[in-house]
Amino acid sequence: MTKMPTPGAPPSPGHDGRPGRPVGLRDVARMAGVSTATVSRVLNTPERVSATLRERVAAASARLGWVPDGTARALATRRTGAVGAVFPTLSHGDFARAAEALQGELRSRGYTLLLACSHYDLAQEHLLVRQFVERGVDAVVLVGNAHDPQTIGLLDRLSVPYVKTFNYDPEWRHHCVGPDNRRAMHGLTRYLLRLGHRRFGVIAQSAHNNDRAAARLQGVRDALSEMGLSVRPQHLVEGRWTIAEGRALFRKIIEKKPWPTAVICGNAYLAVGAVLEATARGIALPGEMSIVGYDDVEIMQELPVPITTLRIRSDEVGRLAADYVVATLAGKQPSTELECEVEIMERSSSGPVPRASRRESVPRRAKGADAGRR
Amino acid sequence: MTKMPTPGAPPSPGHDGRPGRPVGLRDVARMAGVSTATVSRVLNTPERVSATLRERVAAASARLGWVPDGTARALATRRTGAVGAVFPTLSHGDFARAAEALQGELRSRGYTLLLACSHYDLAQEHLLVRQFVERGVDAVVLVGNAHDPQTIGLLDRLSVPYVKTFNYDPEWRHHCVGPDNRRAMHGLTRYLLRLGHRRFGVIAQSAHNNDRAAARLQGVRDALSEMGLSVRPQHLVEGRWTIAEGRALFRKIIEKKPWPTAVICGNAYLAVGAVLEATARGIALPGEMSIVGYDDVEIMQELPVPITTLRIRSDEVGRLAADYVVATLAGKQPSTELECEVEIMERSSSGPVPRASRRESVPRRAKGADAGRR
DNA sequence: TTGTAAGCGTTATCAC
DNA sequence: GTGATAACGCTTACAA
Repeated sequence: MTKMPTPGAPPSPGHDGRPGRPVGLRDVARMAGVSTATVSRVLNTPERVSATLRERVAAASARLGWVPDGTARALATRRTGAVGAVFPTLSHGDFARAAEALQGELRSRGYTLLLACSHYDLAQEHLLVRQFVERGVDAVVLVGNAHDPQTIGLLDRLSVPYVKTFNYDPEWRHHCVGPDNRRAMHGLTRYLLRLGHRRFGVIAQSAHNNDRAAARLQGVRDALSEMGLSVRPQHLVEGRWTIAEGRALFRKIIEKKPWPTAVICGNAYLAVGAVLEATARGIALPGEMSIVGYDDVEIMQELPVPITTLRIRSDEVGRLAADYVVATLAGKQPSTELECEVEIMERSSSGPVPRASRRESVPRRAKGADAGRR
Repeated sequence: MTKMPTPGAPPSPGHDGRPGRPVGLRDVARMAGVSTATVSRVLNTPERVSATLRERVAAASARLGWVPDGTARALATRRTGAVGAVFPTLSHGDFARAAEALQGELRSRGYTLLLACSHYDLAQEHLLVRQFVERGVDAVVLVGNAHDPQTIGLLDRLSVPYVKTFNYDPEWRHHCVGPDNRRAMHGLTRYLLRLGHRRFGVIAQSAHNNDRAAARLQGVRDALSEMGLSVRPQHLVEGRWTIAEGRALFRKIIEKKPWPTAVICGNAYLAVGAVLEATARGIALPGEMSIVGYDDVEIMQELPVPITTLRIRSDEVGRLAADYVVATLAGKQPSTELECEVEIMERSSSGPVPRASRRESVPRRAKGADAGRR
């Protein structure tokens, strides 16, 4: 129960080892021969305290090893300097990176991060946010745009600033930061269309309580329908986000011919699984088929067939989120950059549509400059 | 500055939208026609309140949408219900999983997690711990056994319970939870010795401020020296923990012959890199060489040559850590299971020493039942 | 510049 | 079982 160094030592000794109450601001004040207000000022507005007293206080504080009590300060100032964030999970590399960057940025601005995972459960998320609010967080960071109305209601009612991340939506503006999932996938799909692909497969991440996944799928659909195309039902499969799942779903897609000439995966792990399964089956990439993913993880560029994918700077998302809430708390305008750049990392897993498929895969003449056979 | 729904709404309206102060316990008490003490009791010790009042209070509370103020409660009770954790990073899969599990377990016990990353910097870690302590965390979770003495001193002086994780050391006992890195690597090395390997390469993770990495290396060394063996200097390389780094370091090891017959990697990503580089160079695994890693990540079992490695249940580490601090806070004895099981996942990247190396690689007759040539 | 004293919103110790 | 009321440790007008 007690810890190592001072085996029998009860609660909190002062610097002299006396068992008395923990040292507080009053003790420092007494020792420095000043009022409590002055000690407080030394901490918060040192410039308003004479150098002499400032030093006396600092000395006393150091000598007593005083650690200011944040809860008392929070009660008095009505702000905790804490920000709560709810992520779906941390097992997903991009969320982990974003969380790390968020924490780093918050800390450099004097804030502390409270972190929790909702496991893609909005009810759970609501509970967590509520818990955060009770703990007095100054702001909240959420992932995605889909939330329990009560959650948003609570935040609004209590005037707790919040920001939605990882799914920038032009409609919402100044309330969310991150990549525009739909637009990103739209671009990736157009890239494949430019390569001549017309028959697409999609290994989507389950859109259950995941508006980012839904937006990505929508991006694919939009790009295709602009060309009068769509994904055949048997070529649209969906699952979670493991490599194993990517393999299994890819198998499902190639169950019977004709195969799609391009397979778009909803996230990095699904893409890795798909590529691994394809190469294991001797399917030539990109000779016979193209496979692309969303989000970039290191393994994708190290595999025998490096995978074309969208690079999202998730650490940037974390930083932007921190910037947003901190600015809001300071009453300032957040940085105008709320949307994150995404970049197509073109690698060997994608290429021009296979010769054999050229003719048969163009159902109707498509409009647009880049639609023809080149 | 204000948020969406009620554009011009100042701070905190009651349920009626009046701009007044946020609703507090007193308001609930007044509306329910009871004393503040009773409202508090309904929250904390409902069984000591008559059903009638309990319901009246609950009703009033709900009607006013009261959210208890945690900071005030913390000040009064002298406990925040928060636990601070400092991880080196979250980009490493195992830390991310541990953090997630830690948070989940803490939450189920009513605690909230404050999370921060030290980036393998002990000074930084100290600052973070200090910040946590000021914020009034009830306990702290640290990674590894190596820390700034001041950090531990601070925790001890303020009687803040803490646990060290990810490097169980029998010496420390009841103060750390996790796998025994040294012993785990010792076991893995012995496994390779049993397969007949005598010439080893090591791609170690940098041991700078990383006692886990150091312990792992020590485990290898111990196992070898028990057989009168050691790692040749040119076969011992060290770096961070990316796949690219694993590739580069592997290249260094095979710069000139004779090659080691077995290469032990200090973590999962280094192992993935080594295996990828080896196969890219046409080195047959395990025909010509064996490669093993520490820690198991999904990609390891999905690669064309699945990688033998040690499986550490990092989520278990997180859970154990939560269990430890919560039990300590409750004045109980923590679960007796502080050490985490590790398991050798034997896969295709390792096997018996190549025939060609059998003779030359046994420098002196080794002792032990499993040392001979089978 | 410095000090006095009134909160901040709970909990906890008493009596009743 | 219920109600006054004094803490809890700090900040912050307001005075001096």
